[in-house]
Amino acid sequence: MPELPEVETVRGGLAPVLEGHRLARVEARRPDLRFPLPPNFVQFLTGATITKLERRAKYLLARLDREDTLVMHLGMSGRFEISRPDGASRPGQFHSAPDPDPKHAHIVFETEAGTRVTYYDPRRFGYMALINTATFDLHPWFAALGPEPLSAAFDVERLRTTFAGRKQGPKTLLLDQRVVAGLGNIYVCEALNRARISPFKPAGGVPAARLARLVPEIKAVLAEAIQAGGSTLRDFAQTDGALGYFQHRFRTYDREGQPCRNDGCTGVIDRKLQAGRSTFYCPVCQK
DNA sequence: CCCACGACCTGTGGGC
DNA sequence: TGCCCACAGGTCGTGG
Repeated sequence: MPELPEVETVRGGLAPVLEGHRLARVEARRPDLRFPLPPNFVQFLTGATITKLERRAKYLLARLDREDTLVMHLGMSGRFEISRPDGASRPGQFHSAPDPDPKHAHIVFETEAGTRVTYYDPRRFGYMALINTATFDLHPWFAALGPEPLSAAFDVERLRTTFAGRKQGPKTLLLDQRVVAGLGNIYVCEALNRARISPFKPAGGVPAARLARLVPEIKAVLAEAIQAGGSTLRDFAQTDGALGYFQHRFRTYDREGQPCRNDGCTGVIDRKLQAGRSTFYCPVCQK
């Protein structure tokens, strides 16, 4: 489900109910997600105050008034829902309402203010961990991460250096979180189409003019998707249950057989498996 | 270094 | 209607 725009949307939805709030009750309804939860997970978090909710790559980071940070990754199907005791304006989100998916409600956080935040994850590719804040950057999950794509650190010069001499296609390179952190299958396909770059040909051979377009197109597609509240395919919803709507603006993803939306292009979107994953692209303008 | 492939786990949608 | 297969937004590890 979640690439950077979806995780950022979740962060924005959770921040108002979590930041500055103390966790009164934490429930782990199973001992593991993708990985075992830390044995002291519930005990460590109970009574902790979340000082700040941040995002790095596709990770949510809950900074605490304790030595560790709560790190959360949504995997493919992870989702948060908020319910409030007074949640009058949020249909289907009341405490008293029947849980629509009780089988996959794995983790529950409840703040002193009475807000309940439930983590659902049918496939359980998501995970949570407690990581020492002082040595955070040394942790294997974060040490090698590339720059945030929306930051100034991710610029054309840097990408040119990364691509230089590489035979690997731009698609698989951009999916590598060490190159740039937070892109996934959808937004890589979208960005390459916008920049009219072949997903398959050697990254080192991308024409300079198109490579120069790639960085701004990545930033643009991510910013637009965040603005739209992310993309809803099967199950992604914002924390209040609202659906993201960026999927309506996809130019390639899940559009096999439909016309390329690039200006002046008469191509038809094709799908090919690349490294075991679907690549959607226009064979006409992405040369 | 590059890539293909399988694993993790569960659900859904399409074809027959 | 039911069954079976392909495939799904992400990572991680192995082996050629």
